[in-house]
Amino acid sequence: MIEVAVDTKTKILDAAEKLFGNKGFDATSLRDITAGADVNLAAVNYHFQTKESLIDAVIARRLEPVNRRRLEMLTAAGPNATVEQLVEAFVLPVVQQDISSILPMMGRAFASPDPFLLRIFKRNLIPIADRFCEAFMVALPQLSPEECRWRLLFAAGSMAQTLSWSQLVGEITRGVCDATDREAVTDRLVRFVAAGFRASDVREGHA
Amino acid sequence: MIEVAVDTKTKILDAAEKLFGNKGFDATSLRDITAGADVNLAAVNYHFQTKESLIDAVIARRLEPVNRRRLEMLTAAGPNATVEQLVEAFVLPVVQQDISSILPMMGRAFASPDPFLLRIFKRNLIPIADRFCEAFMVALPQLSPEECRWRLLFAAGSMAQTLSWSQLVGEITRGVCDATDREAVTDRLVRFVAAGFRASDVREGHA
DNA sequence: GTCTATAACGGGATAGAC
DNA sequence: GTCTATCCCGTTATAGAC
Repeated sequence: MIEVAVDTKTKILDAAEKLFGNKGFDATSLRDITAGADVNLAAVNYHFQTKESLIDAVIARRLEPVNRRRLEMLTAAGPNATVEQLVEAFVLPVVQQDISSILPMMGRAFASPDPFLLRIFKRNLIPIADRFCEAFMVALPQLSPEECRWRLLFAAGSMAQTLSWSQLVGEITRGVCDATDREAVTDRLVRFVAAGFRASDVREGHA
Repeated sequence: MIEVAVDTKTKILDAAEKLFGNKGFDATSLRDITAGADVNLAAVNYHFQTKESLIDAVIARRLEPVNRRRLEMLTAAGPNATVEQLVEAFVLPVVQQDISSILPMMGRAFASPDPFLLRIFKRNLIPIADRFCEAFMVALPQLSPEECRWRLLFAAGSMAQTLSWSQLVGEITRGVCDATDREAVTDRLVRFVAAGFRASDVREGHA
């Protein structure tokens, strides 16, 4: 493991990512970031102008490769893809980030009411959602387009919440669950979501 | 519809709830709240001491009846409850709030990294999760306790995210989905989650 | 490109009159 | 219980020397 010299811009992005992940965007001040990056306070404004564009840069740095990978996996799965393969193409690239500190941040950004964050997510996620809905409609032809969209939302919710809670699941579940084995968690998530997608489109009688 | 005089404390709670739901906790200042409630700035400190305990009060006012209703429905479903009945007991009381502005707020509070909000949720939700896990284990005896906990987390994630996005689904899905018919959305959500709970506990071979 | 110093502002909370 | 006025702090962002 060789530590190479990193430029100021990258040091800021790294520190910001970590802090945003741990404390959220609002609770993290530029002073926190520059202290963590061991750079001067003014450097962040020099390189990123405003806090908002710093947030944008932090998210884009991770989300763009994720979405590239998602589309790669979607294409690789081909037109006869199984539901599991599609769910994996949606979920795996997010979970397999090499920097785990980004995961809670991405999960949380999903849920933010901030119109600025909303713009970022609409820009980055709506095209992806379109592509995946098409693919799910092929794999599950009996699904209406509306139901398909809803299920993708539910799936994204499960994933996002799991990510944003990843550091807390032990505490929340009284130690029963452990999120450190990310592969196992992903496997559980994929199975849950795939089964949800396969649910009957009409309401079954119950009780 | 008769407007009765409300006391200052309730006016503050109502205004805070609305603003927290629309803008989030951080972005809402006490000045926003007192302006919206048409009360004096100092009144909030007089009645609630700090902003944090105001947040606590706002959440508790809605969450406590929800959890009471959840346990009622759980009890009413009895020991032979179906998976759908259990999921409904978990989801319906949240969705059927008479004040829709609270829904995004509750969904979002789920995802917050704030240790203060975390405390609130651990206090309010862990006992509920315990009770529901017991019930799901009865309805699905082949499920391991760990898998059961994970699935409850996934389910909570779907629900929370759906709530926090409820005002945006139209925009996000290019108009394909409409969240205003809450009953229909709940129905879709229950079906998705129940199917996820029923998924096989072991990984099937795929591709 | 990097630093120090500071401007300009908005926030939560409080003192004290009424 | 309710008000006005204010304190005090941390924040983002910038000006200007190096």
